[in-house]
Amino acid sequence: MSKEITSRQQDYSQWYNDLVIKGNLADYSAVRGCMVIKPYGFSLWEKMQAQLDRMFKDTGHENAYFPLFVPKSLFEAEEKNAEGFAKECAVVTHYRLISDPSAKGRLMVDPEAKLEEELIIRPTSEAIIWNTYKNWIQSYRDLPLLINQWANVVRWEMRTRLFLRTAEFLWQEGHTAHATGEEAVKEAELMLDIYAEFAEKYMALPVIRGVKTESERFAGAIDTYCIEALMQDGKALQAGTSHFLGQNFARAFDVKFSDKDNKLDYVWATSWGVSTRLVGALVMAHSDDDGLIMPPKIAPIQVVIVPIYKGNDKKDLLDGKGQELASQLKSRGISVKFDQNDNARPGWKFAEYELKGVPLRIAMGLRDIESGTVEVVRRDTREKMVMSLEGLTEKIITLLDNIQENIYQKALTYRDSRITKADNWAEFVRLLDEKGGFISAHWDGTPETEQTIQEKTKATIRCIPLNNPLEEGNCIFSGKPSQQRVLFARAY
RNA sequence: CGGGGCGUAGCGUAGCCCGGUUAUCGCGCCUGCUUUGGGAGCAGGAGGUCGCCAGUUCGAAUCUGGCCGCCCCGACCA
Repeated sequence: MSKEITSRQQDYSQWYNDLVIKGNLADYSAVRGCMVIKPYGFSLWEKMQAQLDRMFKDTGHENAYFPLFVPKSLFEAEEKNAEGFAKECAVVTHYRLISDPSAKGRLMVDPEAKLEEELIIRPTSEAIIWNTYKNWIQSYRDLPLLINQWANVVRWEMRTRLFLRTAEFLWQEGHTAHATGEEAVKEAELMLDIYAEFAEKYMALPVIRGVKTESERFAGAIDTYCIEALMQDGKALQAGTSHFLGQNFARAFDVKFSDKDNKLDYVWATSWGVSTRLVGALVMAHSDDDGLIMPPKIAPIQVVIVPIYKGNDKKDLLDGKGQELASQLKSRGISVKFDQNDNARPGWKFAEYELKGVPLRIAMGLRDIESGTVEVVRRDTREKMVMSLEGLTEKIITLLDNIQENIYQKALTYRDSRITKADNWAEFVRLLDEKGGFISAHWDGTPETEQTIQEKTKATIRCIPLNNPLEEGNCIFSGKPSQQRVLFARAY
């Protein structure tokens, strides 16, 4: 093993870093807290983007692009939103550099080139977008306005982790305007459903849909909906959010419309987003101590073909056969890599594609050519199968579906085994420490209790699940009456 | 910003306590030959501001002071 991966048991954080770095997803960069997304990692993101974008368009949304910079006066217009993000904003104050007279070859900020108004680098785009929507919306006929943008944002985090939390990250943010509150709530719920469907069907990542408590709510929102996933170390990870913003931003930016009776009212808003954090979620949810495990529907390479030959004369024969198989699979929409690299031995390639999480590997050697077979190996179960070339494409398609399903079921079984009810404080604390995962417990509904629990245990309320069954009980901490259980967990 | 660890070739490292020729080893890289069914072998070769700056010294990777950067854990957060 030339690329040693730290085991999960030994050091979970280091295991994660090893997979991201050695699996060629990303690199550290010269900028603190910012990463370089490498081609293999970026193609993962592109796969996610492509599917999500399709789903957004299928539900009537259009893409647009708004500026990276937000004038401070606009940024501060919606007070709660501004307050919430203020402490993590990067700010542009000058627009020019000049040669430093006291240090040859160095540059300095030109003190003469101070901006009259500072520009905030967007931590999110509500401000600039709602300032624009004001000009786009006059009548109910302009509604609903359903816009999405793919963009980068910057949040100056104290501590960063590859993909999970970086100072700059890529995401999509949807921003919609509606004539009624009910319609806006429906939109927020619809987008949450789309996120959940995407996570489960494509990323093979089971998620819980829920509503955030007041303290975890998006700054400026009335309600924040979320999908919560569980990682292999028992910590929860918020994988996507969707917000019902009420009329808060419409009021702040004076966005009114005339209804059919010519009465003026503020429009109703939503916003929703998922980010490159999903790449981190994918890595942490499925992978093992030998490397990444990619669900076929998101995998940049679904099938790799490795030729095995002795001597250059046989290489041509195998190249031909390999190309033939590759184009067969490609014609059915499977993404295939035929690895003809002559510098690496087959054993090296096997290990490398396992590290990279390619779902299926096909090895093809002289013995196979004689018998009309190939060796097929699944990454998820490591099962080795000798298969006839006849009808192979169909079998590969079925196998990819099986792998997708198996990865999902495995994650689901794990997740479900770690949703545990707790009915007293001692048990609650013990479960958090010994088992992890989601703890389903009663809560008295007050932010004070929520905060005290967090201070004592580092667990937060991840969400109140949608369609949560009502149940009489007593708060796990205060003992006060409660009507429903909520989900607690330690989280990323 | 606190606590811990680290910085020597693209990567991983030895040397540092106790200063002394040309800075160690492995992987990778280049050339050639042999190889190829689980991270190939042999031979030859290239590659270094020892994180940066100052100091001590005849002499510093090694000692002293300052600074910078990264990783892990915590506080903040998607």
